[in-house]
Amino acid sequence: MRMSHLFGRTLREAPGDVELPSHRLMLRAGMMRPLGAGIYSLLPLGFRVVTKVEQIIREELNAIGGQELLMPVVHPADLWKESGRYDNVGPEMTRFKDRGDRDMVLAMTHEEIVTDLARQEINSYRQLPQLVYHIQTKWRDEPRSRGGLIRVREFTMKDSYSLDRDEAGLDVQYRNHWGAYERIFRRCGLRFVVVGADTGMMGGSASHEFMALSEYGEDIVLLCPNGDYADNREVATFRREPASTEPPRPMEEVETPDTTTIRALADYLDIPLAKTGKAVFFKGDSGRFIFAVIRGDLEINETKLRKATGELGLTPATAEEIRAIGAEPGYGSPVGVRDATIVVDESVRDTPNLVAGANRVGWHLMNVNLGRDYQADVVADIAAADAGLPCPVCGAPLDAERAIEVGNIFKLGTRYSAMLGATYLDAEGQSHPIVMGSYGIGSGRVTATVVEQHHDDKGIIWPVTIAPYHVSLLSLGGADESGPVEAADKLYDALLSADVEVLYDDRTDRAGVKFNDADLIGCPIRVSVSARTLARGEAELKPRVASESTFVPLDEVVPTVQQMLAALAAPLSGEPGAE
RNA sequence: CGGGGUGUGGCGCAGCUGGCAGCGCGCGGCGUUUGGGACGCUGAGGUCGGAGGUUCGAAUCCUCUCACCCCGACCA
Repeated sequence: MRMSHLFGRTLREAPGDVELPSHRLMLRAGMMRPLGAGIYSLLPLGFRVVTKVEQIIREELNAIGGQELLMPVVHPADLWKESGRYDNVGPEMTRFKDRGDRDMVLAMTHEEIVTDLARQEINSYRQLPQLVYHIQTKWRDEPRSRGGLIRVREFTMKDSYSLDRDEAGLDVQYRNHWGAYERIFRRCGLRFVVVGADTGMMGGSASHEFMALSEYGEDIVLLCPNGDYADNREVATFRREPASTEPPRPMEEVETPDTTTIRALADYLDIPLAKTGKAVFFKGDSGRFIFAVIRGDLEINETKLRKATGELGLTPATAEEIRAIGAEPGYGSPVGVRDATIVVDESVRDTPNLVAGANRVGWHLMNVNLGRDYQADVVADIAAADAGLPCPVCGAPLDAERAIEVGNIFKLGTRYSAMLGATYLDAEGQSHPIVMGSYGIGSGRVTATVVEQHHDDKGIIWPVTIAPYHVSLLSLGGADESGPVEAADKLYDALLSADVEVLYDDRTDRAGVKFNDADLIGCPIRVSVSARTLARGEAELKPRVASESTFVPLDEVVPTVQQMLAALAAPLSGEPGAE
């Protein structure tokens, strides 16, 4: 590609309101442009990268038996009503009517469509297992998009769907995807961890997320330093201390002025946080008042609390709502409250004689004990894991890291096939629902995440596997010097003939402009020719990551570039430990 | 949805106590330059987000509205 004709140019300055490095650099490098909030066009350079990411995905999915197909981006709402998600999913799903007044939706995922196809195409156990996938547009009207391609409303996702006779078959496909995803992300040059995760709106029995570590990640993962454990914070647990055998002591009131926070209370009474009980109040979507109790040294995990209560959503309760059940904000405890669902964390069950609120301003209760002084509707793990808490496997202090979710895998089971009637007949003629899994990777998010992990102050540093071009070729010199242009033209043809992808900067700009743009765009190897190098019959070669150049005779440029590319590609083969 | 912020040429910004719409970069032309974002001359390019209002006069003041960004809530 000759840069003089490239559609989309580089920017010296990015729009002032962008925050993430990947967002800024991909805009400056002329790879994408915004159209609206969370909606982007990919320009030719960016599209080439995303296409390469998708091709890697395609190769690895095909290698585990995937068959590519294509499903629509507009769906009749009836299918979503059949699965129940038409009503369960909120406004992030866009609903509209066609000209015939039929309810339609924009695709945010394709479980319903695959299941509908399966019930038409699959009748017999002989046809299973199956693995289908597509790479298709998704629309999710998120309440808030942010960060360039990291979180968008319209995006392209590879979603694959496994169809099996039974759980054992699903296990195989789940493990196959796990391996394929590891190879995909390694080939893209991503550093990532795999963590256990919540199943969220997808439902199903198990889920893992592939998390690329990044300071701009929206998720927090908890990692055991010994590698014994890794989970998304939404579901992460930690090793609990054994229940205390301390005998219950009589409950008594104690005056505690100005102690509306647990910290202030512990300081005032000069006791550790772990000897206090903390009340946290929520209103559930069902209208119930959720009264959560946890030890003062721990925090509530709302995802766990939602699961423990069966509530789809929780919002913090107002002071009026808290007083209406007989509690007092800042001095709350479950002792004596009414009309509330009381959810107690295991820490409170296992720690006797806690200090808790007296439900009146300025007073607390000493020696509060579950079972004696109040009853729980639910006792469960509702505590948030955090850095420093002990690993549930080995007890070592956990690390907490920010991460970007670049892929995830779900065991759906029969949640969709049962509701939509996607069944097969076994060898005995018995009908069974197909056992399903679903697996997603956002190609644009992967691309942006690679930039987050691979850039410097000058620009992007693409892994060779997904770089828009392998080589930036620069002709340096004045318009009246024909030598560099002629030499560069020849090198351009020679490299193309050797199947090297070349972005040829044939513009008339000065050297500094070309160097800066080459660094910004981030192709792995830069080849320059100028009067200075030609005087020795040489070209200058410089890997994007290197600080020093090498000079090689013109007729050795092609083989040298090929060697350098091979060396850059070797660690990105997808094999474990290749990096 | 709550809180905060910003809308002025392609990009970055100034102008905002009302009085000719500006600067830098970029873009066209001419010339000089030519290895890390050159210089001179000369041009083109703007419904000042939109609507309504106040005023002799509005980018500037008032009202409404739209869009975008950030934090939070939310979220494969």
